[in-house]
Amino acid sequence: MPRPELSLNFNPQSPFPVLFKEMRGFLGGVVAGTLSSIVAFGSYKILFGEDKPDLGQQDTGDKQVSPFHRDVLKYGSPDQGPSVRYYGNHVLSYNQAHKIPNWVIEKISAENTKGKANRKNVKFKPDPGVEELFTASNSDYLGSGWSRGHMAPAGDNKHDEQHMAETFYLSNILPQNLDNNAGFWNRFEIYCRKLTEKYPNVRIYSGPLFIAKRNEEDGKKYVKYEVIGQNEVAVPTHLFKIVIVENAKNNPVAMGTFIVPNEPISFQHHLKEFQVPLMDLERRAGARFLPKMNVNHVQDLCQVETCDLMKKTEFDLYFIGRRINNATNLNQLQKAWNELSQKSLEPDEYIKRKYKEKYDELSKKEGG
DNA sequence: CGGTCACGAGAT
DNA sequence: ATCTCGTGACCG
Repeated sequence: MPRPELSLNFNPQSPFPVLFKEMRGFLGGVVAGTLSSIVAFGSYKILFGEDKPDLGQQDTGDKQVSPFHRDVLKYGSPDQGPSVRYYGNHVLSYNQAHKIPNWVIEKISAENTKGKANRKNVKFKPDPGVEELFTASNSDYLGSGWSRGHMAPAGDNKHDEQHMAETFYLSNILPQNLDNNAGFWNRFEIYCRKLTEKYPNVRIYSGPLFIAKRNEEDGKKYVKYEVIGQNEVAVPTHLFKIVIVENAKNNPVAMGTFIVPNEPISFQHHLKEFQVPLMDLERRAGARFLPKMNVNHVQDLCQVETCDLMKKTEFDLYFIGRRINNATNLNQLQKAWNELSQKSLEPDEYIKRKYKEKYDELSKKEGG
């Protein structure tokens, strides 16, 4: 399926300076743009310091609340629920109107990705911590044409079944294109997990975006998004991810920010195509994601690392390897093995060995 | 790894 | 009769 619009539909009049189109043609520009934003932001912090008055705190800080204000709020301030929600291995902000998260943060290490917690033992379900009035339900998603996409992935919680179960709460889920979810986004998540082999800590911020698109009829820009099910769960136009890798001293080494359309993305596309300066994401999301991070000396992730996701053959072999490993009878094992020739793939040594082991094990069981 | 869907048993 | 739940087949 072709992707009609790769760009975010920026145009020359756009207030946003960075264009995907430009970024693709302007190879060094990606890096330069990212770094200059980082440097600019860093300088800002240095020049003005952390003590600069924070407008975001005017309602909680030293400002006097007058009797007048108290009276205006006689029946209480509108309650949009907890601004931050805490789980075993992730933290998120939930949007009670959209019925999806605003952002989800995780910090993962190699240990998180190893373990026997299995997603087959866990079910998607409404977050018991979210008021029923504001929660999505499985029935909103089923038959909608959209899949239930994790923000904090199940695969980042192999070490703890309870933590994994919490990622299946619908507070951590949003409507995601199935192809995107199982394909490009999946490979992106696998790439993030792979980074834990090299860096002790990998921090990942994920969430939805609702990005405007220009209407050809009147030349105006509109945000258009579907809502699904009785609860009218909002379908984001794009997904974002910030990836930060840290060294053994727990200092940030490199960072990358990405905005990916919520649609199928073929193997031809490289993750770098979706990289944007952090501030572009922040402007769209309406949030400063790293207000306390010292961004000095933080490098571009795609320069320090490759940002190469799995290629198609590697990805296919990966599935087949898992299917061989998980086969519970000879029929399944043989089907998985046959996929190799169907897809003209050469089994690597690991797969050959696993196949033999499984074959012996299962034929002993079934043979008698 | 990421998912959906079909189907039958059991409860309502 | 209809819904919920667990299981297993299937797909990228």
